[in-house]
Amino acid sequence: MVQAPPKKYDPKAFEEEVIAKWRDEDTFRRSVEGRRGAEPFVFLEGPPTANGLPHPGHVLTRTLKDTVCRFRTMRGRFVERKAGWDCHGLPVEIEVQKEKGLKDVRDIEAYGIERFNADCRESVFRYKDVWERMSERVGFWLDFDDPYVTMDDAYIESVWWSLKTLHEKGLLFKDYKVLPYCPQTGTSYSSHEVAQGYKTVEDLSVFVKFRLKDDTDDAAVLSWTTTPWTLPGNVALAVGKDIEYVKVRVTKPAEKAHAEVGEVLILAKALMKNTLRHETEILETFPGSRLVGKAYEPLFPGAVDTTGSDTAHTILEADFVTTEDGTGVVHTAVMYGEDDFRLGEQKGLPKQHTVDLRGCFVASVGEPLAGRYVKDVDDDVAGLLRGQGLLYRTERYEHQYPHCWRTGHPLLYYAMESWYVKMSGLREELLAANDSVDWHPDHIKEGRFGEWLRNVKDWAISRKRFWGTPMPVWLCHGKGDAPLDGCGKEVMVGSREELQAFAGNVPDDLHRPYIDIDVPCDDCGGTMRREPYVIDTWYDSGSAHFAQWHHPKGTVDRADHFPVDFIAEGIDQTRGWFYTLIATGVALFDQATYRNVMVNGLVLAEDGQKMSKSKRNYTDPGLLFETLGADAVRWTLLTTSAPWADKRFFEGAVREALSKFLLTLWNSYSFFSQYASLDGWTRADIANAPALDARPRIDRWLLDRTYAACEEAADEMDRFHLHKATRVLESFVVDDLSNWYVRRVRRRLWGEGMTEDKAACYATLHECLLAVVSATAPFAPFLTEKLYMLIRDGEGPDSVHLADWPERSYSAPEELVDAMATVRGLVEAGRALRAKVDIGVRWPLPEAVLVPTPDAKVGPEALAPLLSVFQEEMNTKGVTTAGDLDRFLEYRIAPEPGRIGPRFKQHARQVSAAIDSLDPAHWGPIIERGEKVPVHVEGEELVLEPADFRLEKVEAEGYASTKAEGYVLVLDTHQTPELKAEGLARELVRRIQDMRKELDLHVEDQIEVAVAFDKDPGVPVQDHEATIREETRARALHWTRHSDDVQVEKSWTLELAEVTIQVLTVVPARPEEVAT
RNA sequence: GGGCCCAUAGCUUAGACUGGUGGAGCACCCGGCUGAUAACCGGGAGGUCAAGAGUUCGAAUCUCUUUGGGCCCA
Repeated sequence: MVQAPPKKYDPKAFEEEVIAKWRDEDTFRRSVEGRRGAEPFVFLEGPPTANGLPHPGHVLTRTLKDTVCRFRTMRGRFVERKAGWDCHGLPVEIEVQKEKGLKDVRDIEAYGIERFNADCRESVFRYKDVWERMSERVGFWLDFDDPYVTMDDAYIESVWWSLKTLHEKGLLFKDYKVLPYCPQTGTSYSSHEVAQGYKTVEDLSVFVKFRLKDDTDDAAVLSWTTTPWTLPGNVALAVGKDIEYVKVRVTKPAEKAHAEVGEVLILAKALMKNTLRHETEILETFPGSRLVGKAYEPLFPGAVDTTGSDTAHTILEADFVTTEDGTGVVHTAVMYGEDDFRLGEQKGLPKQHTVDLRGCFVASVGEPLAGRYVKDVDDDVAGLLRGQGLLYRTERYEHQYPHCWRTGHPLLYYAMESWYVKMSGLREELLAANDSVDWHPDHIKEGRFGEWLRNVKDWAISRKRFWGTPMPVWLCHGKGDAPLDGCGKEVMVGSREELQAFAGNVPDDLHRPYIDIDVPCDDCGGTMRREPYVIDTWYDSGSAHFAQWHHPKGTVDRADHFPVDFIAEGIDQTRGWFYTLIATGVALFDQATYRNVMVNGLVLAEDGQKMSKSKRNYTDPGLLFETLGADAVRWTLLTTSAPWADKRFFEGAVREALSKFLLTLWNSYSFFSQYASLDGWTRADIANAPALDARPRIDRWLLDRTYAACEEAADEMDRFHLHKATRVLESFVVDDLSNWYVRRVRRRLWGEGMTEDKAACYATLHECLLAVVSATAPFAPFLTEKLYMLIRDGEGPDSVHLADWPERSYSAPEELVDAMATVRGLVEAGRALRAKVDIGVRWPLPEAVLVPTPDAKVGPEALAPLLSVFQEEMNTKGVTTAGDLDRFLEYRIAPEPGRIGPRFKQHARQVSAAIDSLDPAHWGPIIERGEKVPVHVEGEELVLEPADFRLEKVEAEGYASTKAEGYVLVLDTHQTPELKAEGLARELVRRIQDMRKELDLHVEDQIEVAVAFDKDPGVPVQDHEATIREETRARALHWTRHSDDVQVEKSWTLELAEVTIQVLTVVPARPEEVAT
């Protein structure tokens, strides 16, 4: 037998019950394994770091991933869901540094790498339990028993394999690169760390004179920089070859800048106004190409050793020079700027640091700067140059500058040695790969992501840090300290075996410091040392698609899981994980790593701002799980807006999702089970029900609508339009199932004993509920599981998540579906019409008439079989369709003053009066036909034209009409005493029912009732006594007021009289239940 | 500073690609219906469709500019 659900919807209770059931019955594993052998749908989990707590945004990501995976599983795909943990990286190190009070790299080294990494390892899984519990609570099915863990040896080995493969392909190389670097922490930062630290600051910018050698005018070139500390490192000046430059002579002294009258300066013509503070005369105008090759005097002679460079301290041509700011001459310090460095590479400038790793000038810079921290000396540099007559002027300059997100100190762009993956050489391949990806939303493909790929740069993957996958490269250092001292031998290790063969030893832990093994060099007898880097943790997670399977050594074939069908993460991953996955996929396997990527929006607080703990502007989803349930939270997140749109999330929205959709579904089932169990109906009885196409029209309609909704939802899901899928299901459940079908069929189920009709209804409802519960399962997995357990009645799989997506068993004829839609539209219009004429639906009317217009999509013949439905909803004694409207209309004739006045002048009043006295019923059709009308005024006959009249057709007295669905709907509103009596009887029934409900009586309990009017209502209401008694299960109905034995008494003012109703004796049908 | 996205009723949103009198839900007011419902139905009130300009017979929709917000990058 189908079972009734608990009376009260208690999400916390049943969701926890469902979680326990899944755990006990191993449902998740079975749902995956049940599809083994079927076409895989490969999902890849983006690994979180468990050293921080999950935030509300993770609830969204987890919901989206889970919903898609459950859906695909129900559609027959094999969907493995391996959990993953991202373990390495700076955030972990920083966390430990904070705890242990370690300020910088030197502190860590003093503390001991071994201890430090042990602390990191310990910290990584600090909140693993919280993550697992949160995932379980939100219903995210993920295999936490067998996760991939980026710090495991197997994972590291796979990453090593990939690095070696890149190396063999010539894609891995070592070079200098200018990186944002924090001298306090001794760390260079990845771009997203830098992005966190931008601040608007005011720096001292300087305009500097570079004196040309061998110039006839003794001219100096003006250059501009916002970082005076880079000036000692200056090795060249850059100009644009097509930019116009001028040579000017100072003609008057000025106070705001330093130059003598007669002094000659060179700068871009376009920037004279911005730069010069003196009055000058232009001596010469020429293109930048004329300056190229000229040598100038170094500002800090000896700071940089220029031996072996022809180009040092000369003017060079560069394409990045603009005339937007500065002087059009760019000061070039090779080691402290990206453009500078590239130019240095191209033109053979010396690559030497003038600043050490602590951020202090090196000795060669000379006194008084040597040894000082570069950010402290802006004014000193300016002063020094001024003393030598090399400073034109200074300026306070406000700009955005990156700062260390930890210490708040300004970062230095600083050239460091680093290992790179040559992504710039794979640009075309990356773009081709991106072409094969379906982005949701699609604008990211060509927009943000495409843009990124078109400008792809080499990927610096080495970090001079401690807790990370060690770089598996050993270089010969010979007898010295640096690779330069060695013989050039380089060994790249791609597995434990290779390490064993090379080093004769594999440490138990592949991390630092154990991996930092020195190995004798076979070639020169020197020492081979491991490159002291760990790799970018983004490379770790970007390797998940193969490293999670321990490729190439693992037992699972990577190729079976490639490319990945589906990933979903926040938009902040565009240049993070989304990129690194594609980068490794293309570099290693020459293919995009994933086919579909769903980019989810941010979860915002109710005020539209970011959720912020300090602002306390949001309710923790965890609390809502307890009160409103995880399903309600999920449904809210899924249905509010597209997955990729930002979502305002607040309790009210969750409450609405619950009451509107989840409770409606729950109550629809509750209704069904209540009657089905009363009748002892079981699922086996479906066999006894009429065949599908022999069932009542409304049943067939519902079945069709059910499957149409499921199909539409599946289509939307296939397109990753999760929000549209949920809206389809919601409107089906609320509008079609609950508010139309269930409401309509109630009466069919009230009678005693089993009938054909009931059998059809139960079978229909059962099938429909089973289908809609199944289709809702991916979105609201708990409620649907609970309902499924009740509805399955011992048949089918033991979990809705082991079931298949519902498949259509029946299609109704199109005419039926259209006709039902038309009837519903007409009913709505009819109800509005009744409201307009102020006659409640309980009061029956004699007739409703439907007059089709040419707009009617569904003709009267097709509508005919459903007119009984319409009649019941309208509460009329009959429904007819008529060919024309004339029956319900009458003519109204009035004079047309605009014609009568001018034409009859002083007689107009009399003429008008004569017109008013015409019988509209007689003359109306005549005027309409365009015939003339004779009237008598003061004994004279006048002949009036149709234009002299205002002719209107209005609803006849007692009729009301409206238009809908291509019909004119007319209600005959003539209420006879008999009809009024019936209406009054219904009013009484409704009131008595209300009182029964208040008394919390069981449906089958019997009562006695007394009804007393304050005056005679004047209609034969007592004729309906039998009906009233039957409807209200009253074994007796008294028409007088009682004074004894009154359970409850209430009075109402009704249309015809005031009434007092008393419920007297109550006879419980099931005595034991009344006590509650 | 650059790129991408967004702005519609008090709130959440549909409509925009393909121009033709802006729809819904929540909340509010009035009325109705109801022995499954925390519901539902009808009506009302509530809109400079962020602002300005342009294209067009006609713009929430297409174009440009501005303002505000978000994200990413520098």
